[in-house]
Amino acid sequence: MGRGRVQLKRIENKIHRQVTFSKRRSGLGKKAHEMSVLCDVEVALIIFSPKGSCFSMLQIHDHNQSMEKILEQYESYSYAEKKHTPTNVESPVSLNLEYTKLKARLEVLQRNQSCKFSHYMGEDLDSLSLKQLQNLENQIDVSLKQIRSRKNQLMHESISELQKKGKALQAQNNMLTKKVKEKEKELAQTSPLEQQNCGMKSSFGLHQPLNCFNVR
Amino acid sequence: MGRGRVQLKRIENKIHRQVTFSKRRSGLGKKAHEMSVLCDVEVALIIFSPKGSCFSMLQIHDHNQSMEKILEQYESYSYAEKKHTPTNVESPVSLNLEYTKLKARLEVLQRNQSCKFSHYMGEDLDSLSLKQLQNLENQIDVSLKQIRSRKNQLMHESISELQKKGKALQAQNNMLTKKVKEKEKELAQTSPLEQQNCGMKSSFGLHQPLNCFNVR
DNA sequence: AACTATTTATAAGA
DNA sequence: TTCTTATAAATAGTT
Repeated sequence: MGRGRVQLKRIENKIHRQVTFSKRRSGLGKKAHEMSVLCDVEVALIIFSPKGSCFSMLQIHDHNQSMEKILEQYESYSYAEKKHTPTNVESPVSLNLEYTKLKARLEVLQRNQSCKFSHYMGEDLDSLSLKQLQNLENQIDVSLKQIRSRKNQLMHESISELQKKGKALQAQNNMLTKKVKEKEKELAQTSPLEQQNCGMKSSFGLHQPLNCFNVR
Repeated sequence: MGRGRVQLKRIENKIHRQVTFSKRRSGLGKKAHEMSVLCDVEVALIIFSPKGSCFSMLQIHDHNQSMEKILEQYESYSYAEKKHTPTNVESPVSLNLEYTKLKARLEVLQRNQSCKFSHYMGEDLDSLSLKQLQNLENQIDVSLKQIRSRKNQLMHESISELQKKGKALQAQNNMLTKKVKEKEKELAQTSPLEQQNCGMKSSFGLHQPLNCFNVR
């Protein structure tokens, strides 16, 4: 649909690809929305770039089923995918977390329902229509996912940071142990008159720390 | 697109609605697939009927990213934590051994879950009563919570374990440093004839490690 | 962002 | 359901 016929293959030109993405994304969203209205079904459309750098999610719904249910179902399906791919599908889906971009993207998507949570929290929910409630629920659900994702990321970062530090400390420990042994040797090589004294001190000092290395 | 102009409202005639659904569903799927190929993105399309009795899922992906990787990303996104707010998390992140273990564990948990799900999914949801569906939903919800909780627990354990180890190593480092200094002192106190020699060696050996403590 | 020549999707009918 | 076809809609290439 356009001036030229389209080849079903990756558009190599990046700019061109992004333009097409933008256009088709909106088109797809529109169609999904139309279908949800016309056919009274729920449609969730999730789009993300290969690297996960960009994330886009569109949720359309027009009846009383909760969006949360859709997402839950989606999640369980995704897990089911892991074992056996369903008939019409070649491969599973990926979701990604680059928090900042994700957030920005969502911000844009949700700008229609630009009311803030905090606003709703204080307000009485009685005044909201079913559709408004649905949107609110959806919005909160997305935010919750973002929060979880962010937390997850931070915890993973914590763990590797700690592991890195632990390794560094261990390396230092080894170095220091060598150093102590060296000193001990040096002392042993000093005048025989003082050798005994030195040896006692050093062995007393050395053996205890060595045992401690088993803490790992 | 068709002979008549379409009104964006629910099609009341059931037959008509189903026909339209069928047509549009395939159209939407085609477009989603096209976009995934042309723009090198991943697209997931999920469609549910109002009651959730009938579902349709389409997943398209067309890059070289490995399935495992994609699922990992998906998991890390959707199965992130539950309780903590993100702002409270202080620590940075990443992982290694601990994380691998953790992940393996989660894998097991998720596999079980996956089996459960696919079992249910394979079933004909149409045949379930409202009450049965409610039970199923609750069951899945509980499972999900358990998974999240378990994952959370494992990560927290990892972090505190690593912190403990780090502290122990640091303590040892301090002790060893003291030990080195002590040795140095001892050497300084040996016979004047050998003092010079010892002193040179010791200072050469000591200063480098001390600087290493700044690794933190 | 807009425009428009074309292609594509699809509503209605068979 | 599937096909056919007139037409509406989407969009590729261009400005």
